[in-house]
Amino acid sequence: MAEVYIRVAEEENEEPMEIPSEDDGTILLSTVAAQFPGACGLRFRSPVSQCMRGVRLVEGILHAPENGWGNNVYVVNYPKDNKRKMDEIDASSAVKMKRGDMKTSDLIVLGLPWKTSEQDLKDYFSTFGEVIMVQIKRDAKTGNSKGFGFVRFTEYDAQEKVVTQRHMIDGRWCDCKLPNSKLAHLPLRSRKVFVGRCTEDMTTDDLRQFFMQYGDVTDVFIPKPFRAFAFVTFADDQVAQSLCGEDLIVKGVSVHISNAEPKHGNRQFDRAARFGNGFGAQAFGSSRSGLGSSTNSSLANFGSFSLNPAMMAAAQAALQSSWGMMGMLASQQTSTSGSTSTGTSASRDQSQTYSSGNSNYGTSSASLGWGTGSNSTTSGSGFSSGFGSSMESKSSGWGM
DNA sequence: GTTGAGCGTT
Repeated sequence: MAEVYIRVAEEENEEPMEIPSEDDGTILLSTVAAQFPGACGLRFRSPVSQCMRGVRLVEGILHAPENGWGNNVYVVNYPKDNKRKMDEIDASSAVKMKRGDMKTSDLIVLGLPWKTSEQDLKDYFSTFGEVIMVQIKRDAKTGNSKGFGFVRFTEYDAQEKVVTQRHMIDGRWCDCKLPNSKLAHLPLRSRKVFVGRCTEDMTTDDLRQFFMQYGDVTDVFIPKPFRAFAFVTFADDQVAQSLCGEDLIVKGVSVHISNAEPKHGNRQFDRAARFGNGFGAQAFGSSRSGLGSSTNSSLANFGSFSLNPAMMAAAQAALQSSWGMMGMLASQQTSTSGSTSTGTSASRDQSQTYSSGNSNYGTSSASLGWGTGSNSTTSGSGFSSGFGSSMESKSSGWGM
């Protein structure tokens, strides 16, 4: 492996610094410490589990995760303040080695055939590991399946496997993902781009193949029937953002890339509006450098506003939910798109019908996993870029 | 023909 640069930051949403690897692809802790004195390790957010993961460290050498360093932003670990006694730390970290980021959660299963039963679900998913819960959501009156359900595994490994692939269940392709309720607190940023001027012969595979050259693609969505546009979601928001504004040639056709706008009726944003979700938690809770000292923090650019958490949350919520505050930003320019992806799409090609004959769906999505919560902060001068990037990087959701 | 489906009654 040749020398590469990986992005490292003190906090998830701060400006990353590029750090060189060694020729063998490892990174020396000393290299990290040269830029971040006191550093004792690195962590990053797993694109799959959305949990923070530690980077393997052996004798001062940091080893790349399974699929390479990728475009993740790695966050510096510092020795913990000793609020606990060493033996307590040892005990709990020993437990965490096994369980820490490994707790399973309910997974939503989308696209189920109407006829699939709880038992069918359990039978299917048991091939991945021990299933401790299955549910199918049904209409209270009729008992008809709503076409989705939930599953939970005992082992995290099973969960991880399940969310990274599609599932053929009773003749239909289904997707398993972390449900929105589990994603509410995660950082949001635009990993998704809008691809305009698509032609009808462009398939999801075509688009995936094409966009792979820029970074890991976690989702491609093509509306059906044909509408001449598509959405492509990357694992890394920076990749997505870097393409915005470009005209790219796909299958000989010039397509236009722009920010994906938030989907209409996004409940998660309502939630953000009510609870100040995401923004407050991240902006005010976790920053090591803190408001005042953070030079790169997008918050610093809020100088002209009062730094009032409630206001910030409200502003963000307004932005997220409807772009209602775009006006106040109009003169500042654009950067932004509060979107995000949940990964997913494909098409529900077979329609299904209740025996009662009452419904069928045209399309559905299928998707592989999620984009990373990778990080980044656009540095920028002035209000708009600060505002835009902070909005983008702090909001929660799956949105789009 | 340039903005996408669906997220958990208790």
